[in-house]
Amino acid sequence: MPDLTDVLDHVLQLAHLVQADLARFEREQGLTTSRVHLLWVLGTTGPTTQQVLASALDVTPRNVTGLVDGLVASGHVTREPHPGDRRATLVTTTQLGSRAVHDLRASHAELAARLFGDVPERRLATFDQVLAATVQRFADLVEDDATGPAPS
Amino acid sequence: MPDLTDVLDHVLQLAHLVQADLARFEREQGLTTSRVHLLWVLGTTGPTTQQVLASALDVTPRNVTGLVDGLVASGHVTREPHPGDRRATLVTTTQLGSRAVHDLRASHAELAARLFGDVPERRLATFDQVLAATVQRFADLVEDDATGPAPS
DNA sequence: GGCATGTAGTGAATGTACTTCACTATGTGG
DNA sequence: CCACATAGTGAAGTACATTCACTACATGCC
Repeated sequence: MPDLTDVLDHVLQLAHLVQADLARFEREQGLTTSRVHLLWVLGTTGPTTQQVLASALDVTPRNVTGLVDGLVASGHVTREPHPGDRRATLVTTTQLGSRAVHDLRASHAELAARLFGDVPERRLATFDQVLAATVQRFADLVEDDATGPAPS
Repeated sequence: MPDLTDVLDHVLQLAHLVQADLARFEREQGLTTSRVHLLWVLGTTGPTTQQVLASALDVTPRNVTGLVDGLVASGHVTREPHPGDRRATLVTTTQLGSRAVHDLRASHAELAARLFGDVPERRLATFDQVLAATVQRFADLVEDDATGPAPS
């Protein structure tokens, strides 16, 4: 019977290591965590307004302006006019940006394979089920806290 | 047979949620992630020089100076003279700092209980074993990369 | 003792991420 | 047409983190 706190610590340790691996990728590409995050979202959604990006990244729109500035300077994205709304700009990946996203996906998949490739299938299935259930339970907890944290 | 990338994504999702919970704690205590991290280390090691803290946090000594400045200002730690080395200072938790560490530990344990308390013991054991083995494997990978990344 | 060399900590300058507040330009519903 | 909301940015400020230069102290060696 493993100590519950230890289990949580192991999750955090693993996350820390994965994050370190991501940092390695960032240095190689001359990017930063936040910019990679933005690029990643952009890669899954396609051209997007900065407002939508701000929601997706859970930061202020003002911050997105700065991140996009950096990515424009490094040649990973461009600001295109939004057809039908002259206030908005569509942040769009360049070829360089798309390749970075592609490489990131590949790096991510390779890491997953190196980490979990040798785990027996039944054990891995249990592992993922517990993990997914925990994420779900956590999301519910957050929901409850947001809805009624102190029902006196 | 779960997709390996999805498993890794679930790990990251959970880590993100846990981190969000930590952020809640920080706001309550008027602290920040980096300062909490330093306090946490200090809580497990006892009074420590800034050099040692820099190693433990994996940041530059100069950065530790700034973090300690902030924690001194907020009354969580003090700088005490090092007996036997007048260059060094022993960063020491105040009562306020110790209580913050204690609260953090409690919050951490409570979160672990809320997340994993209902998971059947056998499944949780498998979960933790896979987790621990993965962390171990990852550490070995990093070690290999550091030792000889390109054995031509 | 005296001197070379290394170590502990900090000042100065810089870069990134992030925030709030104020402002402009544009869209939209009465 | 006007009130109001929305998209983006300038200005100013905080926190984290870095490098480089510097001071104070420790230590080994002759």
